[in-house]
Amino acid sequence: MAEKKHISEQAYPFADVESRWQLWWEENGIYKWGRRVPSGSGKTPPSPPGGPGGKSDRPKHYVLVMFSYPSGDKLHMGHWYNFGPTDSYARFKRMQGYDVFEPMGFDSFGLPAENYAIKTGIHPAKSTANNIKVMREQLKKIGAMYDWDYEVVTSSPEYYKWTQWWFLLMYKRGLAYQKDALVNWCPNCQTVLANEQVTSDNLCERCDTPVERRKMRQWFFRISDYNQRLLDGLDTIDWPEKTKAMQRYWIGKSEGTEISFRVSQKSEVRSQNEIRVFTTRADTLFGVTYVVLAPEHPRVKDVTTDEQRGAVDEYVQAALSLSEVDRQMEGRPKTGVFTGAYAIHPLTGDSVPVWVADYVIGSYGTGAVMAVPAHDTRDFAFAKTYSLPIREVIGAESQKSEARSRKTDEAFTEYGVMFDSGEFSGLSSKDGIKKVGEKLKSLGLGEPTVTWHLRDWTVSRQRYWGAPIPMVHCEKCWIVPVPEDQLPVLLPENVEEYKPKGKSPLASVESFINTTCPQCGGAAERDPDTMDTFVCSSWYYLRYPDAHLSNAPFDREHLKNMFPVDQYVGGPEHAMGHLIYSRFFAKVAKDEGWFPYEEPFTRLIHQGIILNNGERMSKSKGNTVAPEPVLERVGSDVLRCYLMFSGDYTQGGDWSEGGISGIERFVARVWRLGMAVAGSTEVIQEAVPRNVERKLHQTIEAVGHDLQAFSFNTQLARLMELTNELYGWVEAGLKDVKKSAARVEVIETLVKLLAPSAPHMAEELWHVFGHAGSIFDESWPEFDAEKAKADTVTIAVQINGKLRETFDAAAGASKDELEKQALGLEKVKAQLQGKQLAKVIVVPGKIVNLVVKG
RNA sequence: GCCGGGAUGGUGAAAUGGUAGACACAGGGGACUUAAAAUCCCCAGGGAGCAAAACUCCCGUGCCGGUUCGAGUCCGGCUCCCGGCACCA
Repeated sequence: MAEKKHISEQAYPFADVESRWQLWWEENGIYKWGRRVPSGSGKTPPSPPGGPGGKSDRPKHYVLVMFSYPSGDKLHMGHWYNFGPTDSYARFKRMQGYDVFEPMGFDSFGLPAENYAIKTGIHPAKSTANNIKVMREQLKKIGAMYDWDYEVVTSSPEYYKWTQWWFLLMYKRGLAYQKDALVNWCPNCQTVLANEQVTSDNLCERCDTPVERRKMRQWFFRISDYNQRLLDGLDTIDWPEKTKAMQRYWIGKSEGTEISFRVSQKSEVRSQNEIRVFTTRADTLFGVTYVVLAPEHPRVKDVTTDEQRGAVDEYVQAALSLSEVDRQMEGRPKTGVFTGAYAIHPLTGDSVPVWVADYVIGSYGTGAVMAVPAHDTRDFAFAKTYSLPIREVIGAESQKSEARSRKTDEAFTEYGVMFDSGEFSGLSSKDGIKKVGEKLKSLGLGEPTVTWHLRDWTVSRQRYWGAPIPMVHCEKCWIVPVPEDQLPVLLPENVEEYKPKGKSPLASVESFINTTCPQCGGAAERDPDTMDTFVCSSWYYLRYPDAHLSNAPFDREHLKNMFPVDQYVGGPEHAMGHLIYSRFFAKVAKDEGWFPYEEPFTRLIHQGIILNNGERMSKSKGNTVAPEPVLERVGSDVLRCYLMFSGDYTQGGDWSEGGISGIERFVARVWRLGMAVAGSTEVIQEAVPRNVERKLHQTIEAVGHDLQAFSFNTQLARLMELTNELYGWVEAGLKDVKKSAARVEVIETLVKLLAPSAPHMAEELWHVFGHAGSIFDESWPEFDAEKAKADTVTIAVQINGKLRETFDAAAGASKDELEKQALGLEKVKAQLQGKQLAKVIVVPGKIVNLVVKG
């Protein structure tokens, strides 16, 4: 055997170090939540966990990362990018003195396992359990602080029992109700499809058959009851503006006027003699030339005249059979049919025709609109198609009333000034909206109304692999909730046909479906549907602190102590669904008295997306990048740091291994530095040189600030700078390194600063320096502003804004001193030759700018 | 169409209105080595002048304007790329 290489040439043995510390952390329960006891209490930490809320004197900090679906695909780089840096943040908070709770779990109900089962015949419960096992092992290799005692698996009966409890809670509070809704139906597969199984061309993902729409009785959650609170809450949370904007748009509050149009005598009128429309532009009322009903509007039938009935029926049927995708397809020509009826304009008394057209959405507003072709692009297009009159009533503010251009090629949709509008002519749009509304109100023909875009949430799924809806249908008692003490309603495992054949797979499992009515005891049937997996994920964060509590979904005290989540990290793709549903659930829990907060997630960060050659990684494209090969080559710390170093965390970017060797070098460089100093037998006495001390404290400040801001890349850059500085101090070749108390202290500080980013290596060096406990029980280095201050600064001298020279000055130098010094420079003198100095701007510590004329 | 975000060296990227390109990768040079690898140190936006270097000057953050002593950064108007939403009356 060759002699052992000198430390300056040794490779960093990451594999040995990482497996060793992962084992040590686990054996010593370092990351068991609540194990930490008040410092100085003399008590030994309880093990395993001290329990939720842990009797800790430290403030709690709940770091939550979006759990993922255990697919057979395993974790790819994207997951690592999400989990690794977030764990670094959690470690940073821990070292800052917080009692950090960082749980992990699996969102394990849903389509992928079911599709897999259909393909392979392997039962979803089996494949899911298997995938979870594989993923858990993968997750452990990240070396994160997850406390697996708090793992949550949404497909386990212990969990979905409480998902069902939530359903009952919604029902009890009047927030769960049934109504008919349209589902996607593939006539070839004879199956119900989820939206994501329908292609953008409205074809079945599997067999390319055009997808139809079918009516089915479905359960809904009345999220619309919470629209105002969901909107208001956005102003109180630290979330990306983009995400808040998306939610605001999605909630879609729209203030306008509901206006009543009486249907005229010309039509055969039965009961209610009016059509109500919603508009945000009451100022355009005098421009109405027709009224449009959505095909699903309830008044279509009784308003239609006999002559038009055939055409209208045909049109309505055709429109309703179209899928939502088709009907809302971009650039689709506007179509419609005249009903034969006429509506009376509420202010002018004119008759205008009533049409049916599918460009009006039945579920928005009143399902009917007053058409103003002159001032609405859609109405304009429709009027052009069917040669309906176009009546202008709004002019641009800049235009004089006599000289309005009568443009006929497009609608004028902006606010302006009203004209040809009776008593309202001359008013601005803004005033007009108000005045017209008031007038209508006084006539009993209209009133101010608020409409919302947010619709109630369909939670029924005609699917097997989900939480059964805990409801029973009894002929006598109708719909009866399963009593809470009979939960969970177990998902039967003896199912062979997972595919829904026009109804839920569970409908044909007799042992499941047939039951007795909890109310009358007679024969009854269970609801055959399962819940949307978004229901499962809407409350998992509430479950974590009480992951294994068996007599309740969670503990009130724990919710109070552990919430809100201080930091939530996950992909931007959940901006709409999951993140709005979760907020809704939290508000319901609050109203029920369980949860004392209005918002569940105080701060949210979206990690960017890691692309592969510019494309999103996905199973279907087969372009996911597996972390394992990289992991084996460079180790977990290097991979984690590399992901952090590659750019802005919220920006993401293309995966490439291009710069990974830079991180390998850096981590090894710190390791060698530590090893060399720790292992040196030549001990000297010295003070920390001023340049090192300054750099050290500048780094402490920058790293702390950057970690807090999730600026992982710059944080690492600062640590590299510090390391480079230290190499200059201790003897760059590391051949003849001496040891000193000063060196040990500085390097230990560097190691602490690097610990969140390279936890294994840091723990290794910490112990090499002779410490017995975990570095993650150490506190974050303290920043000393005095020590960080520069003694001298480089001042830039600009002439007319252009850099001409630099000079060094004392850090505290005054404006006058700097000006004097700058003007004394040879080069500056030369530049000023024969010119007139007009003005001098001095920014202490930065620049001197000489403004020169001539 | 609407709402976000972005565009900076060969590459990934930094930069509270104050020296653009920190920190890295790839590249070049040097030290160590019989040699290579590894390690360590140094150079490095583009261009012009000079035999060469020091040095000096010019140009430079997608495009066009503006504000300012000073703009990658602020304002107005565009172009392209990425993400999301879309007949919301």
